[in-house]
Amino acid sequence: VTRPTSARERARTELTREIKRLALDQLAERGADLSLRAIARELGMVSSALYRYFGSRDELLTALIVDAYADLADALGEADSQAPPDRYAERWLAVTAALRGWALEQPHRFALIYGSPVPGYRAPADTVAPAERVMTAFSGILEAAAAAGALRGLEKLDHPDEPVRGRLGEQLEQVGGLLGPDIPPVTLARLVAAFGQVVGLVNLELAGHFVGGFEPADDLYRNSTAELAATLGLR
Amino acid sequence: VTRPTSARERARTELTREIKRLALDQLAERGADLSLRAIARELGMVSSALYRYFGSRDELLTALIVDAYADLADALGEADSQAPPDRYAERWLAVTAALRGWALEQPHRFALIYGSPVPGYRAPADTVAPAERVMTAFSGILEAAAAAGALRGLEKLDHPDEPVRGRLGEQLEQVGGLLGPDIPPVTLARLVAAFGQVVGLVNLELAGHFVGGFEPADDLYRNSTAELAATLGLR
DNA sequence: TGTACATCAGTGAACGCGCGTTCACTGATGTAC
DNA sequence: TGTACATCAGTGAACGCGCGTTCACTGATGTAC
Repeated sequence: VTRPTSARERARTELTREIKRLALDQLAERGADLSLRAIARELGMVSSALYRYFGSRDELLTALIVDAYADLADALGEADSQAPPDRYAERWLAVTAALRGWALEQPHRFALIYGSPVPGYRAPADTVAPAERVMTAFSGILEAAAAAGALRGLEKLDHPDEPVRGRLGEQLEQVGGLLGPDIPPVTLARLVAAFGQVVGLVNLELAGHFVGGFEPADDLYRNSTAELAATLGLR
Repeated sequence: VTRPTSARERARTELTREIKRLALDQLAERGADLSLRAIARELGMVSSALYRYFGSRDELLTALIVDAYADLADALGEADSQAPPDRYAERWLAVTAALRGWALEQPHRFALIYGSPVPGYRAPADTVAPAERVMTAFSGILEAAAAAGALRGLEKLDHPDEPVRGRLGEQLEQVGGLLGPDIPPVTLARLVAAFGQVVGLVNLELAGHFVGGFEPADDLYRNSTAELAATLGLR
């Protein structure tokens, strides 16, 4: 049942997109402080008109964040699909490289989701699911490898499949249920740490902490993510 | 030669301190947007009076950043000195734990130095040296261990002391000159990655990315940093 | 196909705020003789 | 110890901006009969 879209409806989705586009342009230029009035100005509209499209400034920000997660997740999935499915280390390198590539291309969007929160803004629950899709792009590789019995190095551990003890163990079990039931808890903990490293290195680079040291940071990043693949037992 | 400090001089350093204190309070409450007028209001002064103490808003921000680096570096050094000098892994755990502890206590200050840059603010060169002191708190442990021949696991590498090849090798050599001439390049690269992980995990935690998953993140962090110590060859 | 009514996009004015920075000034504190 | 002058902290007004959000409204588009 395809309802015929009215001109009004088309105009609405069009303008909604346009507003978000201009909002992103603004983030790119002015940093985290988003101005509804400036967007309206650029649209040649009066500022109050924006309230037909977004209930408030925060609602617009939330939309941008949700889009950013989705876009990034798409980019990661796309990169993943370029590598042979059973070459897990290659997939890992492809996905981590895609993350950095996406971040360097649109640093403001990356900062929006993995930088410090925008002052005065609290992310609502709507952002949780999209954020998870990004994590899944990484955990999916491990889950596939684990299911195929292709995780290396576990034999060195005393009890690779035994649950980690204590509170961390419970947390890992719960998170594992979402991200990958077949991933051994020890590996899952390493995955979270690896994700922290990947995001951390990109954030440091974007914030200019490598200026004068590792610039460009291509090789450092490549080297680090390769070591992470080994740590995770990917091959 | 101790020049007698005049009342004026004392009042000046006192007020300078007070301004910075209020600025930090504000960062804690309002996030990254620092308002000179609000500070002046709280001091019961007229806003233009602040210009006797800081040439501009950015100058005040720079002072806060420099202080934050120095404070953090002090806290790390303090934690380091609590552990026996030749128990390198313990020192590493103490210093990484101190970093997280400091960050959780004053998240706004941590965000100031390791979060996304404040909109419209570009850090001047004055912040480089203080930032290096933080890095040194970590590299110092490795340098000590390397100098004492106590780095483990290098024997597994084909050529542990051979310089890394290519651009990364050059970068590592240069950075190594500053951070620790005795640290093998391979280990130095791992140190930078480890630092990225530590800062990355703390940033994720502060931004609320672990809510519903790893909360509290104490055990996750402890586990991750312990694995990093092993990766770095510390014992 | 035509009319009556409902929906809704966009206007324009207003409310009640905020900000950083400059500049001429007053009056207190410090210094040199 | 006392006076003349220089320094400098803080004032108050102004410049020239900015912002998010509400509200009564006009007029175009869409819908039901």
